[in-house]
Amino acid sequence: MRGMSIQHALLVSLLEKPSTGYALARRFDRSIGYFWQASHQQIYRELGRMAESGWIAAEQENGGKRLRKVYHVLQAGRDELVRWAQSPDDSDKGDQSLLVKLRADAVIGPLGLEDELRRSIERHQAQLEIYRGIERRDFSSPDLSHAQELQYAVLRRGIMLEENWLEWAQQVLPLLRSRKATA
Amino acid sequence: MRGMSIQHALLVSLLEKPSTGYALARRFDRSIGYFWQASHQQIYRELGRMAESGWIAAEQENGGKRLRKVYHVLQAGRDELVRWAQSPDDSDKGDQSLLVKLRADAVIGPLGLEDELRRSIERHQAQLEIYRGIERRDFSSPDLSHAQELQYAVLRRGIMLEENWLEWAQQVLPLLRSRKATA
DNA sequence: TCACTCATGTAAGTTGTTACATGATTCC
DNA sequence: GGAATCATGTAACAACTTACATGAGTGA
Repeated sequence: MRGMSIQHALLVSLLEKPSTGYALARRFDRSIGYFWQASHQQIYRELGRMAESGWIAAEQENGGKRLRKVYHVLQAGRDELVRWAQSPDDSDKGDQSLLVKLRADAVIGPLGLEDELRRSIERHQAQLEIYRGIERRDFSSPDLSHAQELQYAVLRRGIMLEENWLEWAQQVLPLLRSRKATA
Repeated sequence: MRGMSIQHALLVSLLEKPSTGYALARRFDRSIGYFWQASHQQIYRELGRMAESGWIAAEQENGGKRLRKVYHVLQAGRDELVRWAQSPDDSDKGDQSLLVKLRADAVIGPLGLEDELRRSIERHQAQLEIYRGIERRDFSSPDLSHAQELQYAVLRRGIMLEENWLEWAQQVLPLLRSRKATA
């Protein structure tokens, strides 16, 4: 029990709409899966495990003779999702978790994500500062060689990613402000 | 022989500077590893494999009694790096590969990356259009519920990432223009 | 001498990928 | 009747993570 992120992403997706494994695999290409990708094998496996854990259950429809399991989230699954969403993830995958948590907040109500977003902002500001330091040290000269320009372009990708995250996060902060968890 | 990306990232790093596995692991937090992360176990394993393949070799220094293997790239390793850099990767990890390829271009000369960057731009433009479609369909109303605003924020992350990549790519294009591979 | 960094590795367990395998339903 | 889509799964392999394990050199 460590990462668990795919399971939680699936829980959010199933809360939004009870579905078959197949539909989840399709849906994962869109909605929640702007950033997440999961193969159907992975999804079926995780679905099986979550059913064993009592987080979800399936109504097995045998329409005609075709087997079809429509999964939905049980109370234990909701509880687990809330627990996960409220335990901070400051790892390198924390940003992706945060996006899933935002969708979780949308579907099951205020989870008190403001603090985690603030910490994320601080981390990205710190990382940006590191990149800026490298930029000043290695690429502030007015005439760079071609090789240096290419290296600078790679660094600039890092800088732009950090700035872009910060810009987004600043937009999101007001949406979470003074919406601490009450449950 | 499929992904191979970590190996190639290590080749680039070793071309830039012959190093021990330990130093590479450190360095990976910075320079090439703005986007790449690799644990030291992973690095030692890949180093061992590349040495078996004859791509790299180590001078084993026994200064005093401390064992220390400084790896450097052999001709076969250079050849492999060029081959990889010139075979397009249009997968979901293609963007990261492209960044490594830029550094490869910086260290071993023109690799003809312009076409791959152009295809990358087209892919991101197409993806952006898909997101814009969802935006128009689901979030164009002037008054969104709080839940919808959160869902929109998640979508906006996707949109901003695509726009940001495109902005960066447009900056990089001139650096690659009319520098087709000659070797 | 004690803590920290440098340095390399093994082992176990978990995840993720690729290939294989099957069969019903729907639409042309 | 045939192709595409819906639908679920197994098996083998590859990759990655976490924990364990060791030991020399450096500086306070």
